[in-house]
Amino acid sequence: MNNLTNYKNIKAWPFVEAIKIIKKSENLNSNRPIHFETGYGPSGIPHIGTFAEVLRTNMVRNALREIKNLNSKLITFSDDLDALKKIPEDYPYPEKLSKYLNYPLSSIPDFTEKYSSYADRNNNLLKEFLNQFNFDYEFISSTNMYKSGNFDKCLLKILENYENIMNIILPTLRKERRESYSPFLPICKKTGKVLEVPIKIVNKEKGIIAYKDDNKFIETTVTNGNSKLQWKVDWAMRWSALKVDYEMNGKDLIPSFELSKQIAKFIYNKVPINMSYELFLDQNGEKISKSKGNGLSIDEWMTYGTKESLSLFMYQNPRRAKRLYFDCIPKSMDEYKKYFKDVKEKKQELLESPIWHIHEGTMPENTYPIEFSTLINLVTALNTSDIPTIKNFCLLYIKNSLDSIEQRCLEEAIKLAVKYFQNFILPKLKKRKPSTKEKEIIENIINDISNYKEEISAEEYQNLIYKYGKIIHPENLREWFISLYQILFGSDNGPRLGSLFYLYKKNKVLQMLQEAIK
RNA sequence: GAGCCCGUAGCUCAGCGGUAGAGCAUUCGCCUUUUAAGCGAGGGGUCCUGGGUUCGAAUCCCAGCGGGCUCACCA
Repeated sequence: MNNLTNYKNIKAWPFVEAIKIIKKSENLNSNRPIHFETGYGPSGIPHIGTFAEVLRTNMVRNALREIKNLNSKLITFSDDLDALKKIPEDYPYPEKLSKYLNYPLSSIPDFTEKYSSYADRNNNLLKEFLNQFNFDYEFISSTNMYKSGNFDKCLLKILENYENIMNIILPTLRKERRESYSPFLPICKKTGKVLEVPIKIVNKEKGIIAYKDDNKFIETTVTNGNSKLQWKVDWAMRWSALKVDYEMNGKDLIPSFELSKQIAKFIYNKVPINMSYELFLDQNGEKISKSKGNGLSIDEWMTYGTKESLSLFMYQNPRRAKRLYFDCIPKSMDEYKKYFKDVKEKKQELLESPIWHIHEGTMPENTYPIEFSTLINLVTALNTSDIPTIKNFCLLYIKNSLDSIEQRCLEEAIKLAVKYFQNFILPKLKKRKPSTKEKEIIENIINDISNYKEEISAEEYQNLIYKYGKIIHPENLREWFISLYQILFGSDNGPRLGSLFYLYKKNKVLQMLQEAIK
């Protein structure tokens, strides 16, 4: 208990959430681990929002472990018995998929032929993303739970409370929908489709429901995977069946959560502690969605940024609607480095830094030695994707020697910066043609360099450039440098040319200059 | 209709009881080479408005005004 008061002053939200759990669990007086749940609908490639939810839930788990060494378990629950409602645009075979509308995701084949089913493919993509971050989680498939009978006890409890549940749900629906609504969706024995049909007969003793098909009543059990629940009821049932203590959700699910809460009272009264987070917006402030293709995917972030930078972004202000687009990446990369530095130089306690949450409470030994935005500027200035050249230029700049971790991080950061440069900066750069006077001067430089038999030093290159600069712009050398940068790189500034030429070596320099005057 | 979030420098945002901040933009100064991958200095604010709590409010509470999103099919 003493420990708890120590952490109460920490404002970081994972600690606040963890304290909520501790307060509630003290009344529970049970020895089982605390159960965290995150939900996932495998109807397409995993959304960055799903990923954010797991990441953030894990941050609460870590905080909980720190405050009071409580065991916990993270359940990643996949709704893979849900029916396919829309054809996702990111799937390579949409026309093949379109024949499987209303089939459970787990009974649709995977046409990429890599996985046992369409759901299995999406589930595995999610797991891959999660594994990249070394999460400790237990993956649970809805299909498995229903079919193995693990949900049966709770399903019968739902059936017992059929009318109570209808009374909660019906007022929230429109008139047309009220006619057809049922908490149970039978799975058709003939076709295997998930049916949205009105339930005509409810037999609580036998655990059976019946619907009408061609004027005949079709009976089916609610157990053994013969039917599944509508999702709000499903959610409530799952809380009880899996003993969920904590679950996050996006703000779009707040009304659903409230409804599920009421339903849960009829089963075992198990309602998780809940935190709702704001949705991500795109650059223009609109909600990101897969169908629009706006915002960022996990893969896209990982193309230009480290996982630490992604974690940091997800950590910051989950209750605020944030814009998620490419510019966020360099910003987050630099912020990460700054937080790292503050802890390393003891300007900030690790426990009070986002670094604690990103790295599960431990301080990594080191990180990239140069700000990412600086690196992007450098790559832009050098106008190259050649990693050794960039790295060598970095080493000219850094005075202290780098340890092996810094070396590795630097190389990783350079690769990311190169990608960023290639995709966002390079297309906007426009090299200009030299004037006749400039062309003449550059030809002279080429001549001079060609006349050297051996490689020359950075200083000699620089002298050469100055020598001709004084001829073409005697009163303002700056103009000369700007012109050179514009002609060679398409920007107004750049690296010290002497050093760059030295790194490029004679042949490559000549090639670059000849290219420029073509 | 209900719920959630946001109003802080020109722009994007951080700060969330104790002197108003960052990045970009802007203005000025600095390249015959020892870091232009720029560097240095400055300007710029009714912290949306009005009340309240407090010794003290951008920060907490209440009311209002703007802007945005979400839900009310499905998940």
